[in-house]
Amino acid sequence: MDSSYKAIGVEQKWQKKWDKSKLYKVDLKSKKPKYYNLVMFPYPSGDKLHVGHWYNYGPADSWGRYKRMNGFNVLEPMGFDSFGLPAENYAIKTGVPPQESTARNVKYMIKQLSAIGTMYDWEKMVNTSEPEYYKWTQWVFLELYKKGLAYKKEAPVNWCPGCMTVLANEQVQEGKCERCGSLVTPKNLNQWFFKISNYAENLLDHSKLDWPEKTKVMQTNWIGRSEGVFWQQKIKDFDIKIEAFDSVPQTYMAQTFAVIAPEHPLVAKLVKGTKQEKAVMAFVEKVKKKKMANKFDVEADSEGIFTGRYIDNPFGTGDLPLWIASFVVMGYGSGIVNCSAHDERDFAFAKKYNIPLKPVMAPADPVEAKKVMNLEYCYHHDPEAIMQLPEKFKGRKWGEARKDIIKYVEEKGIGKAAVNYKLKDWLISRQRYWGAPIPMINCKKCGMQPVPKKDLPVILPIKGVDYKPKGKAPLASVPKFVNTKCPKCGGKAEREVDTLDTFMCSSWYYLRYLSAKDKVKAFDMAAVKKWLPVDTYIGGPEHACMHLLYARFIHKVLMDDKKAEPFKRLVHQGLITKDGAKMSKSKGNVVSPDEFVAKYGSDVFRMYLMFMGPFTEGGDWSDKGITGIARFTDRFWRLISDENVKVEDAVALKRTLHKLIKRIKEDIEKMQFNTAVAALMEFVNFANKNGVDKAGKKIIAQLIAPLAPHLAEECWELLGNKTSVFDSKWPTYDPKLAVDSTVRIGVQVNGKVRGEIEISKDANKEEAFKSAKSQENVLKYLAQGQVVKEIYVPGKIIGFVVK
RNA sequence: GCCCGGGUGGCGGAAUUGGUAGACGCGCAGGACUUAAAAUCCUGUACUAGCAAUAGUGUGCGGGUUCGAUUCCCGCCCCGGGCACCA
Repeated sequence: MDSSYKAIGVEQKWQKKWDKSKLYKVDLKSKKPKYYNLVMFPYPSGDKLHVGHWYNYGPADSWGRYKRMNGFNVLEPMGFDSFGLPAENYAIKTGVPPQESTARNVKYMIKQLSAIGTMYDWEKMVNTSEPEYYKWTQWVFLELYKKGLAYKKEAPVNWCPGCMTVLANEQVQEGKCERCGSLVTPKNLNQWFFKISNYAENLLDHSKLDWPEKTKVMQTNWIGRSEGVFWQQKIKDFDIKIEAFDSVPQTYMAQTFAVIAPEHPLVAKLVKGTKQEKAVMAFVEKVKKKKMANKFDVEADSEGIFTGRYIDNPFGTGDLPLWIASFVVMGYGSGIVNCSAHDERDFAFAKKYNIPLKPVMAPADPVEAKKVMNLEYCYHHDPEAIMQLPEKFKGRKWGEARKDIIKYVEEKGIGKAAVNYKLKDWLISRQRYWGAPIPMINCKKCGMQPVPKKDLPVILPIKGVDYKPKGKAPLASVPKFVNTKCPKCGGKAEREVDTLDTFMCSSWYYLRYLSAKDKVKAFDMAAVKKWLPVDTYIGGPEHACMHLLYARFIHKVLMDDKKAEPFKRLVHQGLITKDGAKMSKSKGNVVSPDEFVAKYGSDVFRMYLMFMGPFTEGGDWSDKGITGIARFTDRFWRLISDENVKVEDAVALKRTLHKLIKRIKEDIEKMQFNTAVAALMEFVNFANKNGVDKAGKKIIAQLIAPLAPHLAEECWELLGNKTSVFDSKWPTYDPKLAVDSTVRIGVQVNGKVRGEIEISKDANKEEAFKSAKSQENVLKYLAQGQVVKEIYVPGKIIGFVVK
C-alpha cells in the first residue's frame, strides 16, 4: 500500500476548505484578545513570487497561526503597494495603462499568495492605487496641510535632458540617466514637503519600541541630533545676518575663517559686481556639476575660493574671511560654517590655501602641546585637552569647559544654544503619473487652495494621458484634469499636476486594513484604538530609515499624539541570497519556488526555508537539504497514520512530549523556527523507536500546525477531529514533567573531560562525587596528584582540580 | 573613516547568567529489503593516531582571566550590512 503523504492534493483540499468555511475571516469586534500580525505589503510586479517573498510571508504566517492557537483573535491582512515607477515605465514602453497592468498583477499575486497557505483575511485587502484607497491618502495629505505640516519650496531634482524628466536617485548611475545615458543635471523645481523635521525629537524616542537594536541605531543616526550653538553674525558691508552652526563652540576663540556652501543662494549676491565674480561663479558651477554627477570625492575634491567678503567677527579676534568650500553641506545647519584649527577638514583647507590658524587647546603633555601650538598637526575631539585661550577659560579642560562657554557666548549675544538635526524634510511630490494626485488647486486670484475633502478623491485620469515625459509632469498633458474651478472664488484655476511619493501610501495602510470598506472616513478611530499598535511588524531592514520613519511620523500626526507609535514589535527577516548575491532580475539569479512547491508542496517548502537557519539571518539559497524536510514530512505522516504503534515506555513518552511542547513554544516565541523544526524531527525519531499514543499524536499535530498548516489539518482530521486544528487550543506543558529525571553530566579533571556519569537531576554533592569516583578513567587522573578542589554544578558538571 | 552584525565539521546550522562543542538536517560510507533500481529502514561520520579502550588537537588569528572559555577581557585579521565631508 502506498501510504506516502500526497502533499499537493491535501494542500488544495485544505485551501478550498479554509476558503469555504471562511476560517480566516476576522471579526474586529470580537471580545477575544486582539493580535495584529502585520507583514510589509508587496509591490505587485508581474513577476512570480520568488524565494524572498516566501521567506518573508511563510514564517510571518506561521507566527500568526501560533498566536491564533494561543487564543488570540489574529488579524493578518494583506494588500498591495501598487503605485510606483515600474508600472509607469511599462506603460511608457507598451502603452498599457498602469491601471490595467496593475489590476492583472494584483490578481495574479493574490493567487500565488494563497498558494503559500497563509491565513490572510482577503476581505480586508487594500490596494493603494484604487480610488477608494488613494482618496484617503489624499485626505491624509490634507490633514497635514491643515496642520501646517505641508509646504512648498524650491528644491533641486535630478533632471534628464534626454528623457525630459525627473529621475529618482536610483535611476541615476554615475551621473548619467540609466535609460538614455544623458548627463543628469540639477534643476530647481517648486515641490511639496512634509515637515518631518518638526518631529525629529519624538522620532528619536524608541523607548516604547521592541525593535532590533540595529534599526533603532540606524534611525538615530539618520536623524542625527547634534547639540551646539548657532553663531549670530553678519557679513561685513552688507546688511545680511547669517548664522553658523557649531557643535564644538569651545572653538570660538580659534576661529580664523568661515566657509559657505557652493550651492548657497547668497553666493551670487555676495560676489555680484566684484572682480572675482566670474571666477567664483565658475567654481560654483564646477562643484555643483560634480556633486550632481555623484562624482564628488571627499578627499580629492576638497577645494575652495575666496569670496572677497568677510564676516564681522563678533569674538574680537579680527574679521573672518569668507571662503566658498566644496565640502560644506548645504542642507545642514545654515550652509555656513565658522572654521578653526581644531577640525581636520578646516585644518587641511587652511593649510592648502595658506589661511592663518590659531590653536586654542593642547594636550597636557608639553612636547605634544608644543607641536599642536606650532600647527604640526590637527588636534581635536579630546575632552581632556587643556584650553590655552582665551584668558577667561585658560587652563580648564576642553570637555568640561563646554557648558560654561555656551553660557558665556549666549550672555554675550554672539551665539544661541541650539540643537540641529541631519534629518531633512520629506519631499513628497513626484513629477510622475502613476501616483495619487496631490489634492491642491492653484488659483491666480486666491493662490494655493486645498481641494475640499468632500470633493475627494481627485481621480487620476486614465484616458488621454501621455505617459511619455515631455518636460512636464504627465498629468499636465490632460486638460480635463488640469482645468478646474477655484474652491474659494469659483474662478478658473488649475490643479496640481504632481503626484504623491508612494511612501505616503504605505505610511498609513495598517490603519486602512481596519476599515478597508469604509466610505465615509479614512479609518475607524474605535477600531484603531483597539487594534493599534501593531503587535508584530515583519519586513526587511532596508526600510529602516524611510518607510519605518515616515510611518511613525504620519502616525503621530494622525493620532494627534507625538508619543503614539504604530509598530510595537519589529522583526526583520533575513535576506536570501543566491551564490552570495542579492537575487535580482537583472543579475538573472532569481530562484523560483514553483518547481519545489510542485514537487514537495508548500508546507515542505515553507519548513525548509525556516529550517535553513534563524529567520532573522537569512542565508544563501541551496536546494540541497529540501529532501530532508520532505522525508521528515513523510515520516511524520506515517507516524500519525500508523494505527499499530505500541508504546514502549509511557513515562518517557510523557516527559518527552512535555519537553517538546516547552521547546516549541520557546523557539517559536523567539522566532527560531529552525530549532522548532529540529525539535519535531527529534520527537519523530524518538517516537519511531518508542511509539506514541493517540493523545501524543494529537499534540504533535498541533505543534506542527503553525509550521506546516496543511499537513497538520490532514493529520488532525485523520485523528478524528471535526473542526480545524487552528481552532484548537495550543497544548500546555507541566514544567515538572518537562525535564528529565536523570541527567548525564561530564566529569572533568583539571578542566579536561575524563568521564561521564548519569545521576538524578538534583543529586547531592556526596552522591555526585561518589558516582564520579566510581569511574575508572577518572580515578586514573585523580591518582596523579592531590585533589585540591572539588566542583559540582548540579545538572551541569563535576570538576576536580589535582596538583 | 565611523556605527552595527557575523566568522563553529565536507555543507546549512545547534549549544552562550562560563560547565561533556558539533543537536537536527544534508552529503558521504557501510549494511538490510529488492532480480535490479528508486523509495524506505538500520549503523557510522570533527580531525589525527589506534582493532578498541583511549589519547592529542579543535569554535577566524595572537595573548589574558578561570578548575573550566564558542561564551568574559585586551590586541589583530577577514566577511556582510548601514552611514559617509553633518563642522
